[in-house]
Amino acid sequence: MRDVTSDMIWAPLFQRLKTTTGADDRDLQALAALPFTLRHYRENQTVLRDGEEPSECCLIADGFCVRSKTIADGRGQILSIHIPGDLPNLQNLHFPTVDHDLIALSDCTLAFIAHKALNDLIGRRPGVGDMFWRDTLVDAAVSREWIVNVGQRSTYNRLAHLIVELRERLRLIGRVIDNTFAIPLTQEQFGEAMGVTSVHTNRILRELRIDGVLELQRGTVRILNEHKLQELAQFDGRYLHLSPSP
Amino acid sequence: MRDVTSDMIWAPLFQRLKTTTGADDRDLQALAALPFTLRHYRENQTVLRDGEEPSECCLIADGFCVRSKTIADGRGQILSIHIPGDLPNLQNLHFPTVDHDLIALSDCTLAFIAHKALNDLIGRRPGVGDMFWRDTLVDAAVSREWIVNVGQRSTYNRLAHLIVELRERLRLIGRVIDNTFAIPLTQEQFGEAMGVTSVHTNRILRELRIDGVLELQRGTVRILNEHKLQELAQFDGRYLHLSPSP
DNA sequence: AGGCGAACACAACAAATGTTAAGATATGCG
DNA sequence: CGCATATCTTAACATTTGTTGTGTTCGCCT
Repeated sequence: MRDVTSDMIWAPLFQRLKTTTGADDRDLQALAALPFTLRHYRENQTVLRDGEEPSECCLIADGFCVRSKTIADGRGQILSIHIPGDLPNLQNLHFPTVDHDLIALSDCTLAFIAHKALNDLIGRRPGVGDMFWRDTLVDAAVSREWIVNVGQRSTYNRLAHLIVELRERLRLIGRVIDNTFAIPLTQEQFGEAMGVTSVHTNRILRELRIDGVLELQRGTVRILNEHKLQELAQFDGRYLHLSPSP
Repeated sequence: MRDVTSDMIWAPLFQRLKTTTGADDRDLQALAALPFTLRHYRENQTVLRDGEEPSECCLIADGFCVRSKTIADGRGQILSIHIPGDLPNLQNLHFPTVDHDLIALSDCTLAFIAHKALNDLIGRRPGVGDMFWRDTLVDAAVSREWIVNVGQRSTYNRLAHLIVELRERLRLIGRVIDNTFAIPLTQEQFGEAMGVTSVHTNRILRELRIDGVLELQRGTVRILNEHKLQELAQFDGRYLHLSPSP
């Protein structure tokens, strides 16, 4: 396994925090000095299981994860998609249990940081606590937007919205090049994120392709018509709070 | 307007916090000593508007409110239903803007408490901050459960789940008597909460009535067959964290 | 009491989405 | 390289949900 520097671990998070919360450099340096444990996960491996009570928070250093819930009849719903720089179980800093699964979509590298270390740091540097606090609030705002997406938008528009949201978040960490970027979900998983079947996802993807809006092949999205995409997605990025508030 | 004592304002919140977070009585007493402004809203009146930056948090003392978002084509989605004792914009303590509307479903009495007063109190009594922190985390967990509800459950099961969730929350504040309780939504609004039309909501309600599961008349729910309801809702209340964690 | 508007009820038909099944294409592995 | 498996693609048909329209009921106001 190739060598990983602390820099590579923290870079996406710092890039995001600087853009969204106007982070203080000394807070970030203090964060980067924290001890962490790297763990690698393979595609489809479970990182956190519903009901667990983790003693660490994890930072996605590389790869994609999803939160997901499975109901009694076996149907699953993806609740959110997480990319490098995300802290998908920050809530466990103040709340014991996770109430969903966290699953690696692709091969992933995660850095685990002990709650104790984080809490100590927050005690010394309240700015770090504030950043994290805001981060969980953005997370909640994203969940609310997903309710709207699944509840009200047509599947055609819904997929457009999902893709634009991911693109904006990927752009923040420099993962969008020439209107092309990775969202390593299968069509079945796109369906689980939208609350429809894989067959229907396939139908909608074909329409988007035929209409010249976008193409998706094996987890790589290519935008063909930016204007049309915007029109379909009706994306209002305020909920992501992409710029620091006054 | 009849006289309202401070006790009546705080009682539902305290009842809930005692059950869910094992609140310290001195923390609650300190809360009850905070100055607040009472405001009354009529049915369908907007309490907070998308994009606003409130300087106060509100506590629902009496009545029901919903969070709701409207998309470009005019369709609306209800994001959550709030009952007496809820603090629906606690997030604004640490985050400036609201990204949805807050609307009174019925005639409502809300107590507004200045951020400054709350922050001062949290500084003096960290336990209060912890309680609030947990409260927003439960709020986020409810949002995630709604994604599952709208995305994966059949409308029939979805309505059962929605009603059981509300019942459990209403039970906490003593508003369930003899399997009967108020959820003052119109059928159209139940539809907006579930992501379906009012016509379809009506169909599903008829089925539930014919099947002897429950009855809904003008915002009053009566459970007819508890066992069947449970079976349909597949309700796992862990996400509400109804009992204090260890 | 009468009238008005909102909410409810229900039916007929249209559109969206699920189900099942089959073949095609890609990917990993021996 | 060739097999084995997962993913993608598509079609036909079933089911769910939306749309439109028309009465009916209820609560409120005068």
